[in-house]
Amino acid sequence: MGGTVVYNGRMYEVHLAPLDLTRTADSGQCFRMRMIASDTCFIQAQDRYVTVTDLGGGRFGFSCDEAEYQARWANFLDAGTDYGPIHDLAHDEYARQAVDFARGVRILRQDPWETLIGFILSQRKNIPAIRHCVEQLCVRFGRPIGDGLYAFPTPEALANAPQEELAVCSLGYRTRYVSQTARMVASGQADLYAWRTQDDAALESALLTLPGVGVKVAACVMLFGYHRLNAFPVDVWIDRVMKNEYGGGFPVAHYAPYAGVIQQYLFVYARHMFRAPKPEG
DNA sequence: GTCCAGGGTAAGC
DNA sequence: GCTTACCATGGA
Repeated sequence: MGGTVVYNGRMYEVHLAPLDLTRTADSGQCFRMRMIASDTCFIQAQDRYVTVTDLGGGRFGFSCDEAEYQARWANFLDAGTDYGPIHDLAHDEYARQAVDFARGVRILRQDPWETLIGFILSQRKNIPAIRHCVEQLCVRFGRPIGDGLYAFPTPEALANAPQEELAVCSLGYRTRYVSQTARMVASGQADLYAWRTQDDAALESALLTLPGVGVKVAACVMLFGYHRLNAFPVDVWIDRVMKNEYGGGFPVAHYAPYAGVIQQYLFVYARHMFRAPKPEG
C-alpha cells in the first residue's frame, strides 16, 4: 500500500470543468486511480501513469508534457464531453441531489481489456478489495515500466499464467473466469477492439459470451471501457436506490442516451449517503 | 466474529 | 421464463 509516487518535474496546466478528482477516483469505475493528497491523484492506465493536481478554479496540473496530455489523458478524462446537458436531464428531486453532489464525476474512457478484467474481479468484492487484486495482477504479471511501477498485464500474460499463480492475487473463484477470458482474448476468439464498431445490443451479446461476464459486468464494461453512455449497470447500490427512491422502477428511458451517466451519479451519491447518514435520519 | 461487497453460474421449477 | 444455492476472499 502507499505505492510509488512519481513527480518528474514536468507540469502541463489545463482548464477542465467540471472535474472532481476525489469523487471520480472513488467512483468505482477505475481501480488504478487514487488520491495521494487532498488535491492530487495518481492515475495508472495500461502502461502509462500521471499525477493530476487540482489547482483550483477549474485548472489542473498534469505531470506530463502537452503532447502526452493531448494524446492520452485528455481522452482518458473525457475532456471533450460537455456534461452540462446531461446534468439538465435530472427530472426528480433525488436525481437532482445526486447530480449536484456528483457533477464533477466523469465517465473515464478506459481500455476495454483492462476494464473487462477489473469488473470480472469485481463480483462480490468491495472496491478496496478489487483495487488490491488489480494491483497484485499488475505487479505479478505486468511489464515493469520503471519507478517500481507496472503496466496492466496483457491478455497473453494472463492467459499463460498458471491458475495457482493467479489465485495468489486473491481472485478466489474468479481465477478461472480471468484465465478463460484471457485465453479467448489472447487467441483472437474475442476481439475486444473490433467490438468497438458494434452497436450496443451486439456489444452486450459479445461480452456475455465471456466466462464470468453477466449482464451487470457487461454493462460496466460497456459504460467504462467502451464509453456507451446509455449502459445502466445495476449493482447492490443501484438496486437499493431503485427500490427505496423509485418504487422499483427507475425511468431509464428518460435519460437516454445518457442513462449510464445518471446511474454513476446515483451510485456515488448513494454510497456517500450510506456512509454519512443525515442526522435524525 | 459477523456482515457485506459494482455477481455469475447451474440447477431446479 | 423466474428463483435459489453456491461460489472464495478480504474489508469494514
